[in-house]
Amino acid sequence: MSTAILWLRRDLRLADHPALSAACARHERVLPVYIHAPQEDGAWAPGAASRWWLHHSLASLDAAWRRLGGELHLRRGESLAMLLDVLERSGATAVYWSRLYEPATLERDRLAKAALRERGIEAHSFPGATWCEPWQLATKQGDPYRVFTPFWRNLRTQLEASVPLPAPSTLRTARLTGGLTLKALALLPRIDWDAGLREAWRPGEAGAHEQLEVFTDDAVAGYVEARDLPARHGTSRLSPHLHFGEITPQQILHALFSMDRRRTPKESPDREAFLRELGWREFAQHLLYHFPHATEGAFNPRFAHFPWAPADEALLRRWREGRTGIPLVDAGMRELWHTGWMHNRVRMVVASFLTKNLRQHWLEGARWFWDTLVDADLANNTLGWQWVAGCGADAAPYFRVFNPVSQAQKFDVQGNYLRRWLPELADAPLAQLHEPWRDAGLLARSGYPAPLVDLAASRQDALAAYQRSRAG
DNA sequence: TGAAATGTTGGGGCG
DNA sequence: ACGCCCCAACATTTC
Repeated sequence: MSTAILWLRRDLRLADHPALSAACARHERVLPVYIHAPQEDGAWAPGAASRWWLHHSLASLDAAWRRLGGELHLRRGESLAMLLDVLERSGATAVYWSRLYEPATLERDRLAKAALRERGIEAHSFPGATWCEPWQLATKQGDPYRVFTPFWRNLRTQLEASVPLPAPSTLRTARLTGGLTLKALALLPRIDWDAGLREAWRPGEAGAHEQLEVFTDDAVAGYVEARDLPARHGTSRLSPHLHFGEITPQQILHALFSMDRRRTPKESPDREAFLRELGWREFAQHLLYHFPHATEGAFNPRFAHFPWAPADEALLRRWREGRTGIPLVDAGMRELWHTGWMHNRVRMVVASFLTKNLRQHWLEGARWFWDTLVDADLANNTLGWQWVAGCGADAAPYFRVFNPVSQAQKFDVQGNYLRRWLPELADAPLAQLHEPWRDAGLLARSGYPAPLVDLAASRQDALAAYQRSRAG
């Protein structure tokens, strides 16, 4: 009877899981093991919101394995040492896993694979939840892509809406005593701040597919228009599910092409626009793989000595807490704090405000997002912040400064998003809602803060700093 | 996946 | 009928 360990990390699903399917096909029994090893993630150990999600996603996967007669074997500590201990105690002869592509993880897994094989243990890694692995695409010159559009043109032509792997039907699961309980991993917050998260999300594979169904039923049609409106659920909201590997891009692609033809004709701009967003996720993985220093330093060398303002804790605190006095910024930051998520357009606006109007370093923002987003993903977070800050590959030019007032007027015309997240302004008339500082009485009555900075003047300051850095 | 400043055009009011 | 001005709408440039 040969047993294989399935070393789970961020592939918390049963379906479309090449490592699991291979382990089932080649071995009689599979023992699922999760090892909590945040110390192996370097400077980017999972944040609080991410750990919350992880707890519930593990609970969901454990329930699924229990229905198959097994359970997740949980550990905490050094990954390789734990694997060796589990191997010894279970008599397993092989380890299977799905690849992750962050720099620190790749290195850890490379060492683990070598160490296992050295001991005569089979070690097999399989593609992660991605359309293409980050090293697969290259320009005609053989270089990594640095610009999204050519990357996407290449990738898009390779996509086929083929049927994803089913969950294995003959899964025999091994059990091993002596693991930790989920509670002992201590992933949940010690104080009860996660009510908003519980309300907004259903982590786990079943929740992921439910969300996909909601999206294909309601939101794909009209996506191009509706995705920009933060008051509406016009986006897929699949990002945390994708991050934890509860669902794969291939499953999504297949679902989108299996939809009712009347509602999504063969050539659907809505569907293509959404696939393009998944393309950005692939592009982020590609960039981080080829340029691993990007998590800490500007991608664009021109920004190596950019004059960011010194970190200002008072400013940062007001930004984090959603008390900048700029309605769209504050609404976004409060949505983030409450739900662990923020609408993407608003992410761009709050990031532009932090890096341009406040001229704080993008890493300050990236770290806060890292701690508070349920979909915090190193590749996406790095690319997104550097894109907005203007120092990234294929970035928005530095002088592209979002005006949070005109963005709100354009994308939250009725002010529904602002009112939802800014209860002190909920009764303000629309005319004052977008620029509450125009009415001193409103500020006094509502307790809503005066703006931290003047938008026009701080924009000018940012542009001037940019000019100086170009000259220097 | 920008915004503001500047330039151009054309319709309409008016003398 | 004509030139002139105003200004909104749109286009282009600049940061």
